[in-house]
Amino acid sequence: MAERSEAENGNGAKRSVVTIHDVARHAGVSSMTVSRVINGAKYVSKEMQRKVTASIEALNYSPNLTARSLKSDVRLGALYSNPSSSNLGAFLMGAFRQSGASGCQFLIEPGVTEEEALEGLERLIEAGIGGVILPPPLCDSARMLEKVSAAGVLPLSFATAIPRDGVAAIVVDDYKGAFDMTRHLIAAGHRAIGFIQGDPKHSPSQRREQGYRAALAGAGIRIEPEWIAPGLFTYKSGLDAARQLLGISPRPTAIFASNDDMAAAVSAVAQGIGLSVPRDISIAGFDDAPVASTVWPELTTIRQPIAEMAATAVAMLADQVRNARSGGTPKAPHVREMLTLVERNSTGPAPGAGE
Amino acid sequence: MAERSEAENGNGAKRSVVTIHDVARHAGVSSMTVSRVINGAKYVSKEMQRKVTASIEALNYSPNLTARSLKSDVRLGALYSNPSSSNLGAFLMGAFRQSGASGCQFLIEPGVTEEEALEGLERLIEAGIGGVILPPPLCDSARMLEKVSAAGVLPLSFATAIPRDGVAAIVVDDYKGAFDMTRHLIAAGHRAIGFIQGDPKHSPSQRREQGYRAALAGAGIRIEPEWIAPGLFTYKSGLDAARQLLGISPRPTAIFASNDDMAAAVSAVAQGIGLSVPRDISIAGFDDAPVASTVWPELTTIRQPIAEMAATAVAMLADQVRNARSGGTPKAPHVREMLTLVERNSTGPAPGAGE
DNA sequence: CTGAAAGCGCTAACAC
DNA sequence: GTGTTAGCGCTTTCAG
Repeated sequence: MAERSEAENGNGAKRSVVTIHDVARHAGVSSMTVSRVINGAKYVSKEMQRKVTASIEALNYSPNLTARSLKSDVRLGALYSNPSSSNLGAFLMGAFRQSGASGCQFLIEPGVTEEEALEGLERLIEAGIGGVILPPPLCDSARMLEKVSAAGVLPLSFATAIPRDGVAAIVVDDYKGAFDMTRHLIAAGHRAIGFIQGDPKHSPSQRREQGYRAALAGAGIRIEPEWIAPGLFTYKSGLDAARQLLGISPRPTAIFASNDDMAAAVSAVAQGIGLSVPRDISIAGFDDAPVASTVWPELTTIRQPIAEMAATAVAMLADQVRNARSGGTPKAPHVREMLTLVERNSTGPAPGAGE
Repeated sequence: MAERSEAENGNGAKRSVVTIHDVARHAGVSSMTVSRVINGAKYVSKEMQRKVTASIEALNYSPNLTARSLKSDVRLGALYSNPSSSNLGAFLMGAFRQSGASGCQFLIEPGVTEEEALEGLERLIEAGIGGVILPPPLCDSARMLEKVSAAGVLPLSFATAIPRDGVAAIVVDDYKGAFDMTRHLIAAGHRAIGFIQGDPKHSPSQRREQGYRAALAGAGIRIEPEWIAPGLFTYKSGLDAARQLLGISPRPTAIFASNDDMAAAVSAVAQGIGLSVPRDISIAGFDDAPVASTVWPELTTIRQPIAEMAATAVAMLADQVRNARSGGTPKAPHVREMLTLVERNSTGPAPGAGE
């Protein structure tokens, strides 16, 4: 055969991907050395490291994640309660990317009702998963947790507000997020701040309300009972809550909704009755879901780094499963992710508060 | 440890997954036979087939997709122009699931601007992809297509309205979708139907407008120029268009927006000026994005089966890459996906049209 | 029609 | 520090 820059098999088919062996040959070392450089890079001489790195650059090598995962064969699953949720994109993005890096397979099953989620879990268990990611409200369901542990599968609570001992969790400080947002509103001169509760079945709901209450209390502001409206995290429930809150007199100068869907509804209702946002009324949401930057004006909200959280969840669970398989002591760490306030155009100074 | 039903290795670590060999042993055949049964099932005796199937059932075997893909080592990429898009979730769901089934790796790079998309493409090429999925407007960009083919990567146009010869494509009949929706509105008694255009840079935009125009023409209705408002697929642009369209007198009894984000904006504006949807005005969208079932009333829209389309795209591209590698003649099929009208609560009979 | 052997790309485990 | 060996679960030859 003649010379060629790419490897080629007998069929004449191009094998366009560079393997670890190609790099090894190019660098004049064994593939094992290359492997070591790619990974820990412990116990490798500076010299080797340099050579190998150069060859990787030269050949434009990138490891085959599939082959890597074949070794450990860890399968992880996730149940997603709200398949049409706008968070799903970010969640999948983070989870899948990390599953490559962590060398494991990642499966997902939708399921809007608990019944469907249970069926999805069934399928995941049959597929041989070693761990499963449970977002709210699934992560707070006793039935769910029970079934998971009965199957010998490691659970991970995703974005729960009430982590449990013995269950790994990605924890988010809903309390602090709501507290910060409320303080932000107070700092802008708002005193009468309405609040729309989240779905009581989701653990973050209560924590968000507590944060709101604490911030107001801390500022010495007494909360009028009528400032609090019930909600279910849906746009529709936000509509109802908005009508209630905007009917109060004197009207609150700001409304803080427990999520963005409801905040968007408030914005629609407010503008519907001729109010200018944020000049007449400020509106804040929670989550930084896509809708927050879709509606106009764009919503000031608390950003949950869903993609990063999903990536962390996958990495943690993969470690846990490997650890458990090699007989290690089970640890179930709780990792806390930071929430950040992102200010957009739906909030501003309170009317008459001076600039 | 107490009793356990699962296999276990010397370390005491559970190997929870059943392999093809376990099945083979259980059925008293070679693993090759099992493999054949799982796949084509060609050249296998009925007898074997039965035995193997039974064992698979009994052991609850499911093949390890990772191992399967290791053989062919096909890497596919996708560029996603709108990472915060609500379609992303469905897209990823479909693509990733199929990538497992098709035995290939799937990588995705975000990129809102063409510049960023080009960088993402660069990374994908470096990662050694054999094919790439391009949604609009990327699939209609000459620069993009040029760079892709220069790298020897097979492109696939996703949901384009103007497929090209020699480039595989998932085609969607935007014309027919818009035509059907317009007919639907006409059938409900509407005569004055406003239309909001999509982003002119996206190929589906023109086709949707053509479908709208054709349906009206077919019903012998003359389109008033003022019924057509420009839009950019964004909520904000929908707001502007809605104000324009709702200011016309006599006011259209229905407004058909080129996507759901804009339709949602129309709904907000309409309700804002005291109109009841759909009693006073009907509103229709396109895409069936999550927002369509988020807002209230929920939007009548044209559903694009994004997840299925993504799955088809991955399957097709994987085949293409394998085919090309084994020196096959390149075919670039165009697959047409069906659009369906989903009627929800934002449309109804035209006012005064009788029930 | 069925099975045995080889190997996909990578990395533990063990030499040297 | 570095290389060798073996093997992850599956499928593609190639013999029978």
